[in-house]
Amino acid sequence: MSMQQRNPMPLLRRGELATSVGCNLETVRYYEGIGLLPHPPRSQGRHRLYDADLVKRLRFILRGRELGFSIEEIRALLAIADGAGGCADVYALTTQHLDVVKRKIADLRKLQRILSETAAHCARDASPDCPIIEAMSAPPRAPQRRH
Amino acid sequence: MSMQQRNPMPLLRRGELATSVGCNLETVRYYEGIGLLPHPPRSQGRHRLYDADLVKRLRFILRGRELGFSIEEIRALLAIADGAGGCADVYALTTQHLDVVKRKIADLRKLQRILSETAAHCARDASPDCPIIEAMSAPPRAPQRRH
DNA sequence: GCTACAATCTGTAGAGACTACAGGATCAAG
DNA sequence: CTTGATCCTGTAGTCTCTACAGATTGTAGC
Repeated sequence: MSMQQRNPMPLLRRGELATSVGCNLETVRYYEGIGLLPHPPRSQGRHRLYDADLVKRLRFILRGRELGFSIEEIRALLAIADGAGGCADVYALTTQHLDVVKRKIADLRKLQRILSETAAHCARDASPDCPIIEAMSAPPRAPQRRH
Repeated sequence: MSMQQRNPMPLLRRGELATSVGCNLETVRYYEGIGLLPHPPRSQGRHRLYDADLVKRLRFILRGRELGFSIEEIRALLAIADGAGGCADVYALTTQHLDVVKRKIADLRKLQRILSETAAHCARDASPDCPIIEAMSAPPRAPQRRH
């Protein structure tokens, strides 16, 4: 008796994959083109067929993008996950990303506070003089960093 | 006695402005072109001259971009800050973006935890089998949202 | 098996937000 | 007043997708 399931997930086509992960149809082909997704197996008529691993990989990419990682950063993370490079690399890259993530969280928290205060203020009185520009245009105290 | 300072900030040129806020030289012109920054006064020789208000406005735009606002969202925020539209608009826009910001913070916190755990794990043993893909490729429980 | 319509194929073009370059004018330090 | 840095304008390129066009394939119903 084979260990393989009778229904091991029926191999998705490109449209099904896109729908199931919630991205645009063409994005899948784009990621394949730039080498983030491997060339998948094809049907007789050259239609791409995706298995569960590819679904997982695509979800990882999309999630990373949503969280503000660049394509190249994701490429690096994937390379690590694919086993290229040892634990030292993993440690370096993850802690490095961790710093970026921490900074973003701090920035967003600050923005959250500003937005809450602005909303509260604006809900109360009718002044057209909103504090948002003042609050958000403060010069950063840390050295400039551009992505 | 005038309230104006004798040295009210010496009017920056484009390069000085860009350096002082930490953005690219051409970005300033780009924002002027799409109407986020007003046409500044010029010198006799048509060189742009920026005062403190413009610096503040540009910093606001850049900060907004860093935090994930689109150009059009920033345009709306600036319009509000410029006094076009009432407090109802401010309230709507800010609370709306507050939701986005909250979700981003939550996502980033989760990623932070994953990255910390990965780093800790990888620092200890030499296994090339890192948990990062598994952790980050989990299907989202919330309905899909693409920007 | 045949028909019809959806889905996929390829290549290319467009959008959004910048960023770089070329050829010339201007500014300011010496 | 010279000279090298900075700025001018316009245009073209980059990055990350997204859309379209025309041809091919997949599949459900007859």
